[in-house]
Amino acid sequence: MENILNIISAIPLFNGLPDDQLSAIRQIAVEKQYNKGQTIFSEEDETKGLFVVVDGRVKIYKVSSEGKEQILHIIEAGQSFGEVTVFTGQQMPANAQTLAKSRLLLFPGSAFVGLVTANPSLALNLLAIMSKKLRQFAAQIENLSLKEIPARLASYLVYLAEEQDAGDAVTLNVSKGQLASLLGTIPETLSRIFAKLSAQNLIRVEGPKISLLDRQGIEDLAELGKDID
Amino acid sequence: MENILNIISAIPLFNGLPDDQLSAIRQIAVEKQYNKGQTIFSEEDETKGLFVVVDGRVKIYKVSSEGKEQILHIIEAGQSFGEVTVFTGQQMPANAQTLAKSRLLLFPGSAFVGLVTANPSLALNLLAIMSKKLRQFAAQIENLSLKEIPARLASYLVYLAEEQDAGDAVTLNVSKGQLASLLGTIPETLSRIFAKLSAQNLIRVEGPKISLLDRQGIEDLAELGKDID
DNA sequence: CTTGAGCCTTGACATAAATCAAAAATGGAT
DNA sequence: ATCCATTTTTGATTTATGTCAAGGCTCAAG
Repeated sequence: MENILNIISAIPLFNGLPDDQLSAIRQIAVEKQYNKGQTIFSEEDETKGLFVVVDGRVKIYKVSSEGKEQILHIIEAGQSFGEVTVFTGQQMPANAQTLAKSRLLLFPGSAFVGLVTANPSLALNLLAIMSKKLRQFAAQIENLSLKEIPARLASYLVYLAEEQDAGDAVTLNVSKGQLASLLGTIPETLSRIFAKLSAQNLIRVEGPKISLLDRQGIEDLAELGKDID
Repeated sequence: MENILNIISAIPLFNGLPDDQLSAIRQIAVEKQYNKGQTIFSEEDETKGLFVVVDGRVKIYKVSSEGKEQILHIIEAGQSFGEVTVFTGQQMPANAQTLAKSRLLLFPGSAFVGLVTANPSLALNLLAIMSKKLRQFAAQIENLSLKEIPARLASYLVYLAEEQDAGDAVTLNVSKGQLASLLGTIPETLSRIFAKLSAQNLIRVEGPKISLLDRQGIEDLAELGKDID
């Protein structure tokens, strides 16, 4: 109980909320545990509510009729997903599955809407979070439609480098197969592109650790969207 | 003055708001006129605020370094755009240009945030609108990544048919070139696919009028994502 | 009408990336 | 350590779609 309240107060979504509101939020939170690879919800499912990842990692994804998967988001600890379903009812717009053993909090839709209505700060936090997701989606659409896969990979590496702030050595936080799905391609193609960029001395790959040997070259590739060969 | 208030009260975003709030909204609204093909803002621009289309039609789009364009949204009368910039500052995430002579209302960012804070209904309306856009983006990512272009076109035709509610005869609301950009392809390819679907007797194309000859076949194509040939 | 600019279509060709297949590497479990 | 399952890599081939080029249409202006 007390534990959960601490967790809640540390979640960005609930930043800056007064204590009584945090308590109210705690009242409606449902704790959930998942092992790695478990499905949290599927596209056809009824609306469930808003989820927050306390621990672990979750992928949000779509699957084609032939079984190819496209990851829309990877949700890290502290982040939320499922906002969309709270405000447009209907069905879940995608599937969610854990990438690791995960602990989640579920805030059921109807109760959550009440909180948002009563609390302008919460509404603004949520609007900011959703705005950020819209930006991310816009960037993903741009990548999928206007850039070739080497450029998408380069973009992702630059993004990871900023995210991890570990100089020019980044560590993939998902398997290469999952990364392929995030970039809108398949493992074989991604593998070839890793090899190609390595041959061009732009990066060095050692398992999940990627060294950005030529930061400028990678950024150029990410921007220009085309390979120079 | 009175005219604008009427317009505002008819905008979905402001649905269900009390009169005094509508007046407050009217106070911060700035009216703007654009001719066809004018740029409203570019990606690099500073945050402007939220726009509502009173009249006309606007495209939101990205451009690659080689000049290829990807349309993210087409905004019709009554709809809004630019929400994202209000809540995450920074720069505009995309470009906006009129597709026809248009009249817009601009609600500058800072003033608008104040209104949202003060008005839970407005916040909920906005959350619902942004949720819908997130759904649309998710669908667009799915289309770009998991479906081939014939399937994307089929999806769009089905969508248009529902939208227009005119049986199996739909009329394109954008030029074919713009449609290509919306579907993530180029005019040549789109043209070939129109020809191919016509040859398969799925549709008949007469300029901007498309007859869906085999509604089931088109829906299958849209769903299965693959062509049967 | 006629003209022309912008749109659309058609053709020949090039290519990025998917597919199919199989080998190699990795990482837990025993 | 050894083994099995999963992930990753490599190779040969196919394919959807982009590119380049040219011709045809449409519609508004003269």
